[in-house]
Amino acid sequence: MNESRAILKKHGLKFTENRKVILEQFISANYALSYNDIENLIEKKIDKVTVYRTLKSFEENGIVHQVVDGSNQIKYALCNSGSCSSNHHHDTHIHFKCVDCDKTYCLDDITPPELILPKGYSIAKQNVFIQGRCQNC
Amino acid sequence: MNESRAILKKHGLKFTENRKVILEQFISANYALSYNDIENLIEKKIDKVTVYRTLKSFEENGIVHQVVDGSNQIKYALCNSGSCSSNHHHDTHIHFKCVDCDKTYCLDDITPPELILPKGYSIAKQNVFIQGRCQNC
DNA sequence: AATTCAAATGCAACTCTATTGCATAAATAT
DNA sequence: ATATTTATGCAATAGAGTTGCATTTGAATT
Repeated sequence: MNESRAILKKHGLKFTENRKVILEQFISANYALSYNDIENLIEKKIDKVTVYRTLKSFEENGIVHQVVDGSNQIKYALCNSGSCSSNHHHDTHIHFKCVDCDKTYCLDDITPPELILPKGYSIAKQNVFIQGRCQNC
Repeated sequence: MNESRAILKKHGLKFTENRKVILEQFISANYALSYNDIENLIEKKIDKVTVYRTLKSFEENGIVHQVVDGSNQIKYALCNSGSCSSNHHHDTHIHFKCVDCDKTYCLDDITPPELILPKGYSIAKQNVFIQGRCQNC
């Protein structure tokens, strides 16, 4: 077992206590986490810089992807296993931010329909950002 | 004439030199502007605080709406005439960010298709955020 | 045109998020 | 057990945006 150890190994990152603690938050949360979310969720005190660097290295190694939800903090969500690798993120997501609880969910099960853009525009990535009310609210 | 004066009047804001200068940037640009964009575009030196407060009051009065494009700055784009009013923005937009020139366009002409979400989720606003290459790049 | 008064502006100081440099500590390979 | 690379923590800093407050300005009224 030890899911976090397996994920870190798979993505070529050293297993450390800090990374374990932070990664476990992503595994147990089903919504996107910011630095502040993580700081509030964990018991152990990890230095701010370490948390930020850990998040960045998780992103660079395809463990998490950035979630843009209009808050003034960077949020990250776990990547679907297989869909992301180092420096190449599968980048078509539907992100849903609940106007009540403020949590942002990455809805990986549904795919946005293709859009027809005005002449001259070409699409590389498409993200849908929805605001509404979630299951729990 | 004097489009900016008319817009300000229509939305119940006093006409001032600063607001005129800032609003004219939005009228002539066809892409979303951040505080920094505005500072670089204008000749006149306007205090930082004033620019930020102006942007906020433009937003509150339905002149511009926020554009979330993953940059670490808040950007705003002109609202379509008629579609937004004080404290109520027409909030379904397609925002297109060019990976070359980094400009973000609000594509008002096209409407995103309705999405079917998992059970329990209800939609209030839907924004589609696309990255690709724009007409000019 | 002068007066009035609320609203807008500018300055200084500050908050909050995130980053950089550097010395120390810890994880894997030998 | 040792070496080497990588991760961590502390201090300082950068950048975006905000708050408080005194002053100025716009426009409504006389």
